Amino acid sequence: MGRGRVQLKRIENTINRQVTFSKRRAGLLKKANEISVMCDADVALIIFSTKGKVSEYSTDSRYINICNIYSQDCSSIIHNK
Amino acid sequence: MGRGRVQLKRIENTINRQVTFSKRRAGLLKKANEISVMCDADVALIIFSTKGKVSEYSTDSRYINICNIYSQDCSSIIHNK
DNA sequence: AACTATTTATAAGA
DNA sequence: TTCTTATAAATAGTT
Repeated sequence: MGRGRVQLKRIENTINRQVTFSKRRAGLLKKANEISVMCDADVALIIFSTKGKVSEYSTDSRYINICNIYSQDCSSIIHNK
Repeated sequence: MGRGRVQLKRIENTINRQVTFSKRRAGLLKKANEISVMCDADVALIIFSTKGKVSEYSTDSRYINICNIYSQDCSSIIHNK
């Protein structure tokens, strides 16, 4: 997608990495919503940036509490890295 | 993407819905892996089909236990629907 | 942040 | 259901 093939490796340039992260995060959240609506599926998606900022998507409001617990656990994992 | 525009609504035909689910689940898991590798992000993705079958993706093996707990909680939510 | 050339995902068909 | 193909959608590089 785009003006070059995707290389499945870490983007070393910080600016490029952050820009790509923003674009792809939006794409991932969109597709998570699409599959849940179109295919009647339940989806939970949690994305942490390198700095630990969270993006969440969930199809069911009852998942949100679990998501929050999950996020806290994951944050502590990230902080211990 | 493909030979028609995407309609953001439930696909009523069961066969078509299952086929689309399989294709899009694969796409979502691929993109979750890409953003995690390329952007050095932590990602957790849990997808339930209508029948409750789980697909998981996670960037960190330490998330797996949490993922399993999460899945059990979500399964019980689904069963109570 | 917008734009566009191109790649990638995928809807429909075989 | 697996493979193919036309086309929509995502996005990498650019401005």
